[in-house]
Amino acid sequence: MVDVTELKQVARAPREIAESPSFLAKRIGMIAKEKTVAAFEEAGAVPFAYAVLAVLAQGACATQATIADVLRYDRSYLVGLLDELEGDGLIERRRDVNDRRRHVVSLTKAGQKELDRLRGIVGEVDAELLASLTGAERKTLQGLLARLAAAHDPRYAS
Amino acid sequence: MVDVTELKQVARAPREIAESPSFLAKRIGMIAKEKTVAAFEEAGAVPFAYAVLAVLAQGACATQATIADVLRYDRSYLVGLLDELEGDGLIERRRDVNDRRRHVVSLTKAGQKELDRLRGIVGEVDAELLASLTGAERKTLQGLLARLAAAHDPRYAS
DNA sequence: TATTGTTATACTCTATAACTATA
DNA sequence: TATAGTTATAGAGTATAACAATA
Repeated sequence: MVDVTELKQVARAPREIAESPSFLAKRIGMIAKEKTVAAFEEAGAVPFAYAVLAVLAQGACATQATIADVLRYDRSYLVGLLDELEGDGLIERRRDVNDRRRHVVSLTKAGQKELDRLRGIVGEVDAELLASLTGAERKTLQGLLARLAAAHDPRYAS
Repeated sequence: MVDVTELKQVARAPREIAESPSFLAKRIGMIAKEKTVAAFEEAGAVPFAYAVLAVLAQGACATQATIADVLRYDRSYLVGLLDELEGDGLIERRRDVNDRRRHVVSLTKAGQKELDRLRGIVGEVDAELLASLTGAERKTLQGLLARLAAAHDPRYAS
């Protein structure tokens, strides 16, 4: 038995904000980020690990500068992330024999295996995020988001 | 005359990231945020000002706690924001006569005028964000985003 | 002189804890 | 004792500046 008058009313966002595409995009993006961080943490991983491993999996050989450019991280910021991944045995850093300033970064076998595992987590997050949509609606949304990303960020050009 | 071989090739995001709805949502959300911040800065304003003023415009009278709940800010974080808005003469804080612990926050005339101005900026950002879509596509996207927001955040329930 | 990776530092945004005045 | 607002502090994430090795 609950006294309804004591149920705290949920505060509502202003309609003009709840209807603005840019505010909605920011909110959905934050929800996606929160879900991603939570899912990776539960799996004993960190989101940036997936991103770095995915970059290494698609490109032949990568220097730290190219990885940083793809992920839009500062090169100095990437150093610590790679240190962590290297410490876990997921990546390797070797000097480029043609240009000894460069490090050639590559996936280890353990890194490839970890990437496969993390892909499963990303799939679960995607499914959970879009759970309230039909299959057709999910395709539509994905297509529209991909077009917007391509329009505003050359890294997402198709 | 440009030597094409010197044009730096744009680094491409891994396909599995560029196709993931959650990663796309995060990216679009960040783009929306960057555009919003830039547009407000150019107009001599800050994004949180619009959000706070919009909350005050829709609700009758608001205490600081309710404003913080709607915007999901910590109450202590909100204090400094309101200080700034009050310093600019956009809002007023008065003691609640029925409960002297509370501040009743309300829009001033200048605040209402500023809100009208900022609404124009939000409209421009929305238009710019969706510029590459048709009118029908914009409506579709807005509807899908609104449904996702409602599904994951009670403040956006319809 | 310019570039790659590195280290150290600073800044922004937000979360936490402790305090006051009221209830 | 509990709550509203406030102050001060701490943390995560990222950006900036300076540096050594190499080109």
